[in-house]
Amino acid sequence: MSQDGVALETSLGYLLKEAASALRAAMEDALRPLGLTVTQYACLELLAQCPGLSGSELARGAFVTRQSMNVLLQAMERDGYVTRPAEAPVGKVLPTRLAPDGRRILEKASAEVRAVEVRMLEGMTATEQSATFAALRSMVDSLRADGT
Amino acid sequence: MSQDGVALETSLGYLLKEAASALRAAMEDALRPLGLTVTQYACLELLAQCPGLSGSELARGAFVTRQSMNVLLQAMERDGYVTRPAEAPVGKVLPTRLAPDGRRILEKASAEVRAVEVRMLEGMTATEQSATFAALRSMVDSLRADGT
DNA sequence: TGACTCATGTCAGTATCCTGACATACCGTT
DNA sequence: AACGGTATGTCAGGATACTGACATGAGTCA
Repeated sequence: MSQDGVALETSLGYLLKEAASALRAAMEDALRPLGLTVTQYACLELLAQCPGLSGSELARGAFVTRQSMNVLLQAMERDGYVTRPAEAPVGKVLPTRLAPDGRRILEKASAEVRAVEVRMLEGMTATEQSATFAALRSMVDSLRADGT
Repeated sequence: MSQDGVALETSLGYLLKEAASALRAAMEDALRPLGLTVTQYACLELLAQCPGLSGSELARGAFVTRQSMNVLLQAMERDGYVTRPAEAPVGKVLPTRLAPDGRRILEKASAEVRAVEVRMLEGMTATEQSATFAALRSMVDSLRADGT
């Protein structure tokens, strides 16, 4: 191993990617025993908080395209985790809801993920956490400003 | 659109993913005119700072597998951006270095990416930036502690 | 020296996600 | 009522990254 990180690690962007990568890996490890991917978990969590979300809304919330979310929803419907009406009650929107099995597995998954997040925040004071929260939100807003 | 973000957006993990997603999208937009992907840019930047890195080391630095980095390096070698010896001078490690064309395009790419990062940090004081830096590093360290 | 462990490069197969495209349904204005 | 703009769900194709596996070379230790 040569010397790693001379100037790149001084970049907030690089560190942001590193943190997100580490968090994703930790979540994958935590969710693997349950047979869930991170995207599937995000989808279930979104549905628990906002029942009846459309596929496109779920896609935006999970940061994937609506096409990817569509195949994911079909699989989760087949597995009995979510339910969608066969036909759209209004327009083309197919409102998705948690099935009992989905609610059950989400409960376990949520506990695992919460443990990961707690571990991630250990050593940070509440003040530091809220400061980081504000900083990240500021970054998101600034980046979205022009990128549309 | 139903109501979005009730509790999920209060999660630092979710916000971290959102920020990383926004940053990646902004970087993709900035690098697309140059015909570079974010991973390719990361690879070039790593090589500029640490010439002679092996494929595996580059993979770790860019947060991809060494297999993915390998195909990426083959393409970049074909495009004349990097050079690798035909045979390993020692062991199996193939030290990679920037070619003149790679150094040239990296110069342009680096300017674009720097502009994105500047935009991302607008509205944050230097104190807030370094506090966020410390917080992200703390998260990475905590997550890596057990995940091995 | 020989056995063991680890890291690297590479090949093959698979999975995941994305881009492009189309038809349909709502909403606004004219 | 008719139109254009927007949003949704879906299909097809391709790009990208990953997992699994193998052989090779270096380092360690008995």
